[in-house]
Amino acid sequence: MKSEINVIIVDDQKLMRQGIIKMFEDHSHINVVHEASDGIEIINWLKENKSKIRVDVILMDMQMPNMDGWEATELITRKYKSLKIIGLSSYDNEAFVDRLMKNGGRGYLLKVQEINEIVSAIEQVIEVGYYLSERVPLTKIQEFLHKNVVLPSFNTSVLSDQEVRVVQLICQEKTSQEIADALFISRKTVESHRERIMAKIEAKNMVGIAMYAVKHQLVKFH
Amino acid sequence: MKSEINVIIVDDQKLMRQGIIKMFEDHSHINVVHEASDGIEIINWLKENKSKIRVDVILMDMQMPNMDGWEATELITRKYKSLKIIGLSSYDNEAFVDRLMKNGGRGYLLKVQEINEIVSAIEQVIEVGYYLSERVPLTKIQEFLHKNVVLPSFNTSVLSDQEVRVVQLICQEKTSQEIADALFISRKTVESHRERIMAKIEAKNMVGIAMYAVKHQLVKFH
DNA sequence: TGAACTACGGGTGAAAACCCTCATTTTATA
DNA sequence: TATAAAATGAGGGTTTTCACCCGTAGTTCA
Repeated sequence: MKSEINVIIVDDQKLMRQGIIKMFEDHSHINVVHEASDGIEIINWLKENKSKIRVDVILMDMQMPNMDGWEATELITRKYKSLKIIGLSSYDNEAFVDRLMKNGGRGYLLKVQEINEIVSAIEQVIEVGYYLSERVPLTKIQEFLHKNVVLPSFNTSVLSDQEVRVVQLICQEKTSQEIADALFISRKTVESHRERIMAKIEAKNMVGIAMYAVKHQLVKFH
Repeated sequence: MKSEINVIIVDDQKLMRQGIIKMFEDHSHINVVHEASDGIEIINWLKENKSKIRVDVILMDMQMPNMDGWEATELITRKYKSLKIIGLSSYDNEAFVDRLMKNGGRGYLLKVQEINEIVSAIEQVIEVGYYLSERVPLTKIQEFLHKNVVLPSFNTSVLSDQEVRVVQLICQEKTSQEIADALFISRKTVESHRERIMAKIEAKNMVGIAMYAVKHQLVKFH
C-alpha cells in the first residue's frame, strides 16, 4: 500500500482545480487538503495552517493573477524548506522551467499532459526529491540539482498595493498629475512609483505597464 | 429522468479535458462522445463522424493553437446548424463573448466558474437554445439573439490595416522612431497615424491604444 | 538592523500629445 | 465612370508628459 500524500492545488481556474481533485479520487493515497486561486492566498493559508496540517506537495500553476507561481514558489520554499512544489503550466518553455527550479521548485508539468503524469510526479517528488519529465530539457535542471549552486535570482518581487493602484490608474489613461490627485500624493511620487514599476517588470514605457497589467489581470478590460 | 446529451470537449489542455470528463461522471445524462485538442482536429473529426454519432453540444475552448475557438465555431455552425457550441475561456472579455455569439456560439463560460455552471449551460442550451451567464454582459448578446440582426462584424474595426500595424507595434513598447523603421515610413507619419488612431478610438494616450488593442484582440497577450 | 515601501524633491533630454497643412493614392458608391 | 471619401505619407511648430538620472527621509516589518 502506498503512503499517504497530502497535496494542495493552486490554480486560478476553479474548473482546473475541480478537475484535478476529481481525478485524484482514483488515487486514494493522494489527499487534497486545500486549494487556492493565487500565490497570495496560499501563502496566507500556509501562515495560518502549516503547523496544524501536514502538507507534502503543492501543485502550483505558474500563470496566476496577484502573485504568480514563480514568486509564490520562491517565497514558500524559502520559508518551508521541506515543502515540495511542482509547477503546472500551459507553456513548454525552458526558461520557465529554469526559473521555477531556481526558485526552489521540484518539478514542472505541462497541462497538456495526463493526470497519470501528475500522480507519477507527486510520487517521485516524495521518493526521490524531484521530478523530471522527458518533455522538459534536463541538462540545466540536473546541473542545478547536483551542483546545488545558488544562481542569480530573478528579482521579480510583486508590486506593492500602492504600485498596483498606480498601475490601474495608468491603465485608465491618467497622467501622473491625475494619478497624484486621485491618490492624494505628489506628482513626483507617482513618477517614482512608475519608475520603480518599470524597473521591476522590465517595461520600457507605460504601454509596457498596461500590457503587464492585462497579462497579470490587475485590470479588467471589458 | 433527464434526457441524454452527447457532448464533445475541445481544449488543448489534456488535463482540463480529463478533469471535465471526470466531473461529468456525476452527471450521468451527459455523455462525452469525443474530445479534441484544437479546431482543426474537431472539424476533421466531424467530417468523418457527424453522420455516425449524434452530437448535441460542443464545449469549445477559445484559446487554442492551430485554429482557435472562434474560427472553429464559425466554420462548424455554418456547416452543422443544429450543433450547439458553448465557448470556454479564461478571459472575461466582452469582445470575446460578442465575437463568439456572432460566429454562432450559444453560450460563453469562464474557467473560473464551477462544473455545475457547465452542466447548467449545457442543459439550458439544449432546452432554450442558448445560455447566458450573469457574469457576461447581456445586452448585446440578447439584442443579437432576439433581433437576429447582423451586427457590424467584429473584424470591421474602425482602424485601417496600417493603423492596426502601428497599434501592434505600440503594444510592443516601441517608440515612434522604432515603428517608423519597422514600417519603412517616416517618424512623422507614424505620429500622424497615432493621432488619427487616438481620435478614432477616443484614446487619451498610448496606454489607451494598448487597452483598445487588447479589448479588440489586435494583440495577443498570453 | 537592515530591507522594502512610501513619499518627495531637482534636473535633463527625449518622446509624446496637440495644433495645423498638404499631396498622393486607394477605395467606395452615387 | 465620375467623384467623393478614406487612407497613407510627410511635414512644421508648441506644449506637456514621460523616462531616466540623482538624492533624502520617515515608516513598517521581519
